[in-house]
Amino acid sequence: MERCSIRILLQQARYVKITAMQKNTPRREDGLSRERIIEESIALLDSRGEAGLTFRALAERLATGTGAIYWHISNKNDLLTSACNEIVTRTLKTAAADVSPEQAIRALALALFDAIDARPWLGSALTRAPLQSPMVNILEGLGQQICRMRVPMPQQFAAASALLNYILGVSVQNAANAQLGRALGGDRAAILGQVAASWARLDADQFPFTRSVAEQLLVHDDRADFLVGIDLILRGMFTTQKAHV
Amino acid sequence: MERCSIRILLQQARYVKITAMQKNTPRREDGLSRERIIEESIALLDSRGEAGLTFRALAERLATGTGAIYWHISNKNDLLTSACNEIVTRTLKTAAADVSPEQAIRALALALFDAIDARPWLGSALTRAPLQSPMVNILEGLGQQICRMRVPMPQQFAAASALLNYILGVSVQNAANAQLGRALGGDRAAILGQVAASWARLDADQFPFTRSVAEQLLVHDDRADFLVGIDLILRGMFTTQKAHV
DNA sequence: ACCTGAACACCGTTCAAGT
DNA sequence: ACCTGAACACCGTTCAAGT
Repeated sequence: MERCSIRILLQQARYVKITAMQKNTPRREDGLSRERIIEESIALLDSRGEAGLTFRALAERLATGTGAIYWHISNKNDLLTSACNEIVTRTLKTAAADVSPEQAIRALALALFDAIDARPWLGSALTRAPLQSPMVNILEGLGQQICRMRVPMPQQFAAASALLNYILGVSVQNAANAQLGRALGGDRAAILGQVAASWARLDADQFPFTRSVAEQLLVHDDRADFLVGIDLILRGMFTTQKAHV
Repeated sequence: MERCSIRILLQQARYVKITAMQKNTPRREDGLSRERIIEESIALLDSRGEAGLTFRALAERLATGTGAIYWHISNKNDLLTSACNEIVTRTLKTAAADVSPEQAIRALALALFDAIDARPWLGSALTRAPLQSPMVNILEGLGQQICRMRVPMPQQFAAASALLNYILGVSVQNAANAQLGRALGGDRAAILGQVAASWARLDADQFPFTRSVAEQLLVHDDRADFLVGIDLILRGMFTTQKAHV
């Protein structure tokens, strides 16, 4: 269903600041296609971020008019979801391995974590496309491993969606943090240091916990903590499940 | 720090479709204030959704010009984060109770789940404001309960952020689903039915798991599954934690 | 069938000018 | 000090007109 031969050409962002009236963009000879559009969208998202994906910028890169894109893609949401699905599909393919189900789930989770970390736009695209193809692909990947575990059938769906939601939630949050760091100066350690310092300065009566863990923020490894959470959920699956409240 | 006496007047969306040149909006007598702006922003977000929060719409509601808002608020992101923080603070206040730490965490988690479900804009606002005041407030609420449990000090931060991320991740996802339903027709059951049907129609070789859980999607209770996940994490906290991989 | 690009109806943000 | 609202530089989307 998805072509795997697509190569993304991560081009350097062009320096050219085109003034309003300039329109010497050359016409391209080969026709447009959904694939080419999505490919170029990914390149644009990677190089200029989520705000950089614009029908005008995309049209320029593809050397056509903005209207042409609408012949192949229904709207911007479609564009974003398709780009997202393309990356998710590739990522899942990478993580496939014939190890124990727990190991496979960890590998899959980490692959997604890293993919979302590398492309912050992936996270919000996933969140904005609930129950659609990207999500279904991830659910399937997780579910196949859950089937190999001792999870009883009636709880398989809950287990899979708990994992799915945890993975997406943590990864998106982590990516947002990383993006914040990039936006503010680039030095991740310096940003964390500032945040930790501001936490330590919080009101002692109102924020005792946050103050006390300020240092842990500095030494804490996002990826490691992410895996700890995965293991918590995996371990919990083996315990008898009964409803509380 | 936050005023708790603010009352949100959920006004009916006005029918008035003001044409471009019409400008008979009356001036208001009492001065603007950050509080009034945030209050009105929340009302706008609640009644018209995330896309409905616009400086022009807000100015109209406040009976001023768009520029006036910038005297009290630095930009749209500030506006959204402040509105978010206001709701989070109120929600946490509601969930406070003197029960066991596990019960308190469940209550807090459910309160947030319901708040985000009721206001889908909350989720994306939270995701977009990492490490800022709304998040810190939640972290503190969770952390105080974690301190009361047997979680050893060096793992407190990881436990709190695992919970935080799970809660936000699942709630945001659930809210996105609910919003999808509202956008498509309003009948949640009908939407889920359609999705389940499309899952059952998936390729048997490529999507064995998703096909097999299609029916579970129909009978599954989002809130209950959410709590199961919380319990998985809580239960996991009591087990010895050792790093895998 | 596919592409073009001007036009439309919006945005957030700024800023000279007012009180 | 605080407010006004036109102006600027953008958006996504549509659609008559071209090939």
